[in-house]
Amino acid sequence: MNLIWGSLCQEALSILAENAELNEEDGRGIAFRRAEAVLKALPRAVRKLTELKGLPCLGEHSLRIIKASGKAAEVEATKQSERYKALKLLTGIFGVGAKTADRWITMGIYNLQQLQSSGPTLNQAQQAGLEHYEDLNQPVTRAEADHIGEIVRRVVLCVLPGAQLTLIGGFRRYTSRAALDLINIADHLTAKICTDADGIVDILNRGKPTGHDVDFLITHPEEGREVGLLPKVVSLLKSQGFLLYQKTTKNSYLESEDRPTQPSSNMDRFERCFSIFRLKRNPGTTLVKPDTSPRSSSCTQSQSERHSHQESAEVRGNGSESRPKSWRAVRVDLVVSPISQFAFALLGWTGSKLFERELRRWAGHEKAMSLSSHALYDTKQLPESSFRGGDICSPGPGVHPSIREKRLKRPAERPWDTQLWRVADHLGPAFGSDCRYSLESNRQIHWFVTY
DNA sequence: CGGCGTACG
DNA sequence: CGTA
DNA sequence: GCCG
Repeated sequence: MNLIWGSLCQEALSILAENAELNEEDGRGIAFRRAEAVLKALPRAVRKLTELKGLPCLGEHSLRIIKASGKAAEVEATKQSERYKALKLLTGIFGVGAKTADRWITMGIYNLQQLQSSGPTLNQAQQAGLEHYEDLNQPVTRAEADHIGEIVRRVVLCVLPGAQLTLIGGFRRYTSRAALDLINIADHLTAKICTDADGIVDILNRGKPTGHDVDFLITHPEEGREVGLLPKVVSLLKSQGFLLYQKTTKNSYLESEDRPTQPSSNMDRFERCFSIFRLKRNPGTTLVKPDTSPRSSSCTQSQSERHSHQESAEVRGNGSESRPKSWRAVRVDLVVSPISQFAFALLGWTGSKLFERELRRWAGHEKAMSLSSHALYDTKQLPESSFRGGDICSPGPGVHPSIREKRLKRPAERPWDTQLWRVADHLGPAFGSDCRYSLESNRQIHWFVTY
């Protein structure tokens, strides 16, 4: 099997995985994903099928696909199947998952025209997703990601001076040191699972040139300062015309009015925002420069070009020839994390779904721990007594769990978990300047001391 | 034959 | 239900 | 679909 064959086989397995996922057969889906990842992880081209003997996750079905050099009839049939095509098309709409797509197909909806004419009620996300269908299914370049990052950074710094904005997800390039420590985790994965080429190899060298969205992680070196940040950032971005859609809060305009503000008690706990960003096409010669003067801080600058509503760029009938839009829509995710959870968030937002799942599965099954983008818990320990619901614990040398009590999912019986070791303590230096907390604390690094 | 990640909006 |  |  030469390289060409190899990639053909990977594509074939990917089709089968995707088809399973679209049909809500998640188990089969992940099985095919693992098989695909095993092929991807092979260090060299395979010439004979016997060389695949002994590899994990390659069972009868997957081997059959590989034998056919990825040209198995099943794969071709799947690709041409009307149901597969429709599911892929409809779930390509932001806000539409396999369940909704399946329901629509049952109603006879197989394409966007049918969706628009026979109008089932669309929620706000789906409306926005449909409106920007074309743009959102277009790859995002690294340059576009950086440009968005500069815009977001301005607003974030405006709302909270000293805050840090980090590009995460597939675009992020991990340092070699980060790679080493991640491999410490991944080694166990390779030994035990050996599946996720995407995770074990590519994640560590990710830095992809393109992506389907842009993810940012926001934090502040002083624990707690990040609380309530997200609604303000979103509000400001929106007021400046950068957000075509956002899901964080419907209370959008609390910013400009100086009312006796609600003590930000309730509404500011949001930590994720899924948005659709309005990015001007040719960034122009005026590239964003960090504004050093405190006065005229660029907060007030908005997108120069107001929304000229001659847009409506979706499936328009032909005839109206319009000049190309001066902007495009991009999916942008904003994540806010307290500094004590920063490394968890980095690890949890690598952008590789399979890697995340395998890592967490391994943590649970092999280590009796539970890993999330907030913390790592021992599933056998009782929770710390000092929890207060809704609070975020301060990071102490006593290694307090940085998590809210209400987030603990506790099976009624089994005692469950205080956090043991904060991954931050182990990964911190690996992430270099990204993890100020660990650098400053300068503590001895013990990598999963219980191994 | 059961399990297949774990959260948030 | 959707998102990552 | 593959694994324990």
